[in-house]
Amino acid sequence: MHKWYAWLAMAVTMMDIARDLKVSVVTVSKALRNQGKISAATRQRVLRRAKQLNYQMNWVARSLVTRRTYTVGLLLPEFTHSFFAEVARAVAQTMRPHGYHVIISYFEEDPELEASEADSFLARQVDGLIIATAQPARCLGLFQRIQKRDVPYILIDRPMVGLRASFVGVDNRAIGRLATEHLIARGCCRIGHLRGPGIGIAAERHEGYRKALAKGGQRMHARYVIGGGHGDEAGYENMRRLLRVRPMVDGVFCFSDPVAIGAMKAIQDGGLNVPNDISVVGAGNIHYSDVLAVPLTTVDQNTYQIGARAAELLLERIGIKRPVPPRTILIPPKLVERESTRRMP
Amino acid sequence: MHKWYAWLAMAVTMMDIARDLKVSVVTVSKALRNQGKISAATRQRVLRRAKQLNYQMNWVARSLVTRRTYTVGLLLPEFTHSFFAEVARAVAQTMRPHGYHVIISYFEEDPELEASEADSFLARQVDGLIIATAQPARCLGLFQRIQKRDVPYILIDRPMVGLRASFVGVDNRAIGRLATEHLIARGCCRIGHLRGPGIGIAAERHEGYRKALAKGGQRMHARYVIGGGHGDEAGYENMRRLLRVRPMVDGVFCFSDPVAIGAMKAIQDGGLNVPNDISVVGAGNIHYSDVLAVPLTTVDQNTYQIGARAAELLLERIGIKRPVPPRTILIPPKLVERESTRRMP
DNA sequence: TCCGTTAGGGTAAACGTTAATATATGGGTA
DNA sequence: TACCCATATATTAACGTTTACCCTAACGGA
Repeated sequence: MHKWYAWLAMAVTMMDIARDLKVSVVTVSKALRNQGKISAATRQRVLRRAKQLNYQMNWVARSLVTRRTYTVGLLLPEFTHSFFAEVARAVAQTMRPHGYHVIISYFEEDPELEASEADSFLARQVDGLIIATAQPARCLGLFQRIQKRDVPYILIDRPMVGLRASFVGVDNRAIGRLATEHLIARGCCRIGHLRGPGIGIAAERHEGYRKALAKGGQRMHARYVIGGGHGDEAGYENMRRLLRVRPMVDGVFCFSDPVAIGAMKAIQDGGLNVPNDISVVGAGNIHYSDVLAVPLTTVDQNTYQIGARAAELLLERIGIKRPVPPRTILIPPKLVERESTRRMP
Repeated sequence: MHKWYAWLAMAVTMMDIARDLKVSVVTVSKALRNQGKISAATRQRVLRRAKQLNYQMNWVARSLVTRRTYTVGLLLPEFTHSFFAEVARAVAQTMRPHGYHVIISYFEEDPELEASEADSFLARQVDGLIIATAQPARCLGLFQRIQKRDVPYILIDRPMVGLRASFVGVDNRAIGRLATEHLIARGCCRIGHLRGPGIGIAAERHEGYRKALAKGGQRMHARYVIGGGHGDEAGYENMRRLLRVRPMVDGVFCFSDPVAIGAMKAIQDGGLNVPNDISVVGAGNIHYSDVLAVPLTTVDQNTYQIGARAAELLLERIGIKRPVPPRTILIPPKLVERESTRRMP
């Protein structure tokens, strides 16, 4: 029986089709899913009627009984950083062919907000989570809650020590190594480093820088390493400080491209030339790295691959019911030579 | 009775709390929602137990009965364009305080994919939709389907003629006008235009350009207007073509910042100087517009406002049940003067 | 005493789907 | 005819909430 408010835009349900065709709802369900014992004739009738009525599955109802929402949550520190935008693109693109939707939330680097958003995802019964976390070291509460709910999750970009979880990220040591080796190969012998914020990945890039210097037979001078901040303003300020250190550097490895862009501006404002006086290497290969005043030599971190591999790994975990040992995937970075590092001397 | 697989990670439900406290599920539901007739004592007992058991609402079940998912869909042509990333940020940020989540999907400028994703959103019972559509002119099928389902939706950035729907976007004519008037004010008298792809907003910016020229007493030369493409490569190529037109332009209004960046590169590669030989104005004020070789004068389109206003409008529509007349909101753009346009002659 | 009101609960039904099980129907076989 | 099997469809019970309504005890006023 139609409700009195039937004239209101009510979505058509399986019940409507069933009543129409004088069959049961289950028959309709089976026909639409093409599953279970059902005659070809009935199936065709149902399918035709469904198309006529413009029937659309109510996923909320289906999810309630199947306990599958075909939705995964993606939790990011921010949207506008092109790194995360690219990750999001890769995740969505990898998930889509498998019928998954991606809910994205970003938490502005706020651990509290991150936790609350994650809980909210759990309440929405996501099938899995991909997280670039901002939880401080040794704060595993959030992840323990997720594990208790048995929702598979993958960490990306920022690993979490002491946590048995799968991780996908760049090989940050390799970034530091590649950049520094390149500067050495180009003949730099006083190589500085703008090491960015005090987070794990910065430490790893710094370690790569240190190892590469040692392997190249160069000493590391603490005064050549300046840290703090990760925007272009921070890069500008820190480079100005670095320029005052004597003997002056002839090469800088910057934590990120924005930092490098700020640094190049500082060098030019200081009346010096990139790359003739100082070579600059960034990291990230963000868009427009190649349309700058001096196109920036940088280390590409294969951003798309990070998102894609994380998504694949998550899909795999969702498929399996039993817990499987966590995996760590390090995406190898790649040097992109442009014009901010000088030619062979 | 617990199921045999109770040891498996089963989320705790209201039923669990109710059995624990020897009350009915409804009482628990009322307590948690703080609604309906219930004593303060019972409420406290329920709340405490819920916290102890780490209860989390099953939104799928709730949505099924309330017909509200507190989820809105955001349908974008692409992710990585910083304009859309910023819109997404604004939408999410505006929605969050109201308890809404945002599902983002992008369709790579493919109308078919757009339609299929929109249908998928409807199946997931989103409470509303925000769409930057790529449907060709006069293809209203998708929107009619949405309207039949009575799901409120807002168009952003790209209007759709012949559709009674709310729209939020920049005032594109004002962009063209602002940019061109600025070039005129700076003494340019042969102003070209790289007009970008053949879509509506490009036509509007072009119209603003045309009107401003007329108002400034300058003739428009068709040969000074070159179109096609919207990336930096397209900007580079089109600017090369424009440079061959005699008498040579002394100012260019570019459809977008990427196009302008490409154009500046082409000008410099041609041995000319920005802004002394040719002034360049972009549109969009994307990140890094100010760290380029020559910081780019551009027209800021108030991206955040577009997302925020669209979200506010959608929230308003979701609140109302009866249909309300559609509204069009044009966000006024703002000129950002940097160094790619020459000083007063 | 009687009646009406109210506070604090409870019960049953719904939401739209799927999973598990049951009921016809028809054909072959003994 | 009785029996068994296969096939196609129907029935029932979940899934975890909310909503609408019912029940009971206590209280207050006439």
